[in-house]
Amino acid sequence: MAAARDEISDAAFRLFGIQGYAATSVDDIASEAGVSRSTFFRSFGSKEAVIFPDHDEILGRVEERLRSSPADAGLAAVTDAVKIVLFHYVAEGERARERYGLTSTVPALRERELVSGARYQRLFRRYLSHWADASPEAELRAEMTAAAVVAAHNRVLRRWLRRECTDPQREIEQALAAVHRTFADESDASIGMLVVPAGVPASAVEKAVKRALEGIAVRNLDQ
Amino acid sequence: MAAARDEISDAAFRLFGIQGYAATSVDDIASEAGVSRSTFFRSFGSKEAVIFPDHDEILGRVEERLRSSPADAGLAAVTDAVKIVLFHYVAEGERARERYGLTSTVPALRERELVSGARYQRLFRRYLSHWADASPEAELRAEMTAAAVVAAHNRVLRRWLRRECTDPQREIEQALAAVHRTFADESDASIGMLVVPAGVPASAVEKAVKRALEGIAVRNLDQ
DNA sequence: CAATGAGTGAGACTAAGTGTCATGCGGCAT
DNA sequence: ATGCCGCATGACACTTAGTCTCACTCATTG
Repeated sequence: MAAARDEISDAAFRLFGIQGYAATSVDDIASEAGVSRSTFFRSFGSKEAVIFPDHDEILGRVEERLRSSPADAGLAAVTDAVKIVLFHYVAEGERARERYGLTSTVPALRERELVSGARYQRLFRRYLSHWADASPEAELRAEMTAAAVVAAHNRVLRRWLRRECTDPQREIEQALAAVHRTFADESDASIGMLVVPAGVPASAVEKAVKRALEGIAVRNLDQ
Repeated sequence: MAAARDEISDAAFRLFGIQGYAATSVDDIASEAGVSRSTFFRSFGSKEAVIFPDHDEILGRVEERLRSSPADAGLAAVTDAVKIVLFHYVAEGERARERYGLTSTVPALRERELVSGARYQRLFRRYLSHWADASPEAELRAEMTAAAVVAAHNRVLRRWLRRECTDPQREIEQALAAVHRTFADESDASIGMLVVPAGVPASAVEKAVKRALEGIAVRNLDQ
């Protein structure tokens, strides 16, 4: 049952909040949750893992999302997939903030979180370099892009965790728009859509540009 | 004495090479090196740390390099500093490749390496966002840039470790040039530069757009 | 010569993580 | 109902990383 897992995880957070991470042993957690030490280690492989109970599930969902993305997706699929992660944490609410309190305090947990982030980045890199041609430049670009997407996610998430951000939806869109702006190739939207053949009437170009500019202006003003 | 450290580290690599990482206990290493378990843990804080004997020293050198960089350095200082890291590993030669063999085999060591990389990235991010203004966009940009620099380094290093690359000097220059191209200062802007207040004459907008579009067209043709 | 202090070794101790074995409980076919 | 089977759990032993304390040695210094 997943109920046992939740029970254990809750007990762990409870004790960590009171006694701190280091001062809480696995035995403490197990007895607080009313299970045996064996069950603890069967549910979570380690003491650290109890802090990130559904990381594997999210990773799976992200992977699934990338796998099922339309054939012309490219960077858009990745920026889309990373929102799954962000919104999962946002939906967790206070629990995510408790976790943040722990990860910013306990080095071992901070490192563990870092490793989780790297798993996503690796996923993104592979996906992107699968889309691109196999040239070394394209692979470096894929690696940089993946890193940028994760960086954007991390930034917004951290701001939200610190309550520096009230509208994570809007902020992640902005941040990912910045990623798109610096990494989108020609097949991606934004500027690519402004390319016009010579001979198109200036008035048509002007209208299209105004529409695009308005969108940007609105965003700037909002912020 | 640093000699004791080297002795221990050598012994560890020797045993890891023969028995593997997991099958080699700290006691094994200590007795192979002819020291006591106590001395081992005094020299290296943990079993994992014996694989990365001079990481702290490199981190210190990188930090020093950034601190002493000229006032107008910005991204250049960072791309310059990251070469210290790359060339250190290249200078290590076969020892670095042994380490790579371990880090690609043993998950715990892979994670440890990841954490090391994150330390550099954090250093770079702080340095870059110190240079930039304090706007959220600038900070996100700093984070992305730092990630890209580290990604470039990782890519070249990995290629060198796998003997896929004979001239790391040239490859790192190329990779960092790519970073510069996508993250170099103000000149980026593309669509950002097109933002105009309401009331600007259409003809002016049209001219600006045409210039922008020409630039894009050139890029498309080049590529 | 005596005192200090740094580096080392010995050994006890805690706690994480692994593996094994027995037990109990619910479903299922005969 | 009975016996069987699969599965989750609990109990327990064991290894090993990492911490801590104490005693010893040896070189320096007053």
